Amino acid sequence: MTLIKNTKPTESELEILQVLWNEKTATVRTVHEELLKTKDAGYTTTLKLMQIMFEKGLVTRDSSSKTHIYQPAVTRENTQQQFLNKMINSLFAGSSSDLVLQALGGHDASNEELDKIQELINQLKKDK
Amino acid sequence: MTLIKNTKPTESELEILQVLWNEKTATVRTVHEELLKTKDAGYTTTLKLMQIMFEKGLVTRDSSSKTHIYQPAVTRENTQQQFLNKMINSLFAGSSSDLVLQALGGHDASNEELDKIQELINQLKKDK
DNA sequence: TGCCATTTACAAACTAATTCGTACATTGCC
DNA sequence: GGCAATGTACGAATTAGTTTGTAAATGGCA
Repeated sequence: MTLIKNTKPTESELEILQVLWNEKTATVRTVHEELLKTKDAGYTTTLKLMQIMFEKGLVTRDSSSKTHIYQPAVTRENTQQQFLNKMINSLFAGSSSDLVLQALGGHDASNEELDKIQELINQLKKDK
Repeated sequence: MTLIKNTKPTESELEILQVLWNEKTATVRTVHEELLKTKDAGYTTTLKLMQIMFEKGLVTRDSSSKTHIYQPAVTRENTQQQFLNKMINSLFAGSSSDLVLQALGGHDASNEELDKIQELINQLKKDK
């Protein structure tokens, strides 16, 4: 049984987690540089956020050298599921399939993607 | 072309919208009573929130009589899509099908629901 | 009409999240 | 050692969201 972190990341924290998930490991500077591509904020802002995330247990860090090296402490999948569940409850009256329908309908998906989904559905049906 | 409200409702505002979407029309008292079932808050809190939502344009209201009557000014579908898009971008690297896969995998869906989804997929494929 | 229930309006306190200035620590290099 | 560059820590200001107290307005009804 896996322990699931139930600390819900905030908006800004999610942006940072994105970077960490992609890079696996990163310094404040790396993260900050990456964030600058899409938003603008001061270096200390990013630093402070990452410090807060450390206190919350959203990331871990190696502080043995001057420049700390951060890692995500929560997985992308768990976090996705956490947000999905919240959204399903707060916006889709608890129906995950309503969410799926809306997501498929409102966005464009390639045939390949549709195939993957279909495959999963078949699998799920079989498992019943 | 439909005008889409891009005011993003907050957490509490979503709860109120839920009630309004279900009831089509409601007074502050109705909404408040409904909210009491799942959380507890004072009457004026609900009132204040609905006033703010009015200012933001999230709801409209008929104030011709003493007791104002509120209506949602945004649709459930638009709001769902808005949140879905944000989530797809911020948490699924832009891939809607990743979201769908995660949603289907992490939650339980009935056969009936799975059928509905499959049907939509077939439809989407046909349309290509 | 005058009173009571209910409702709205408004101001302000409080909490959470974000942002930034400044001071202190560490490292590399002359 | 001393200086410059880069990093961390910390405190505090700012902003957004939520909550509540209080006063004023409204409408029904004895």
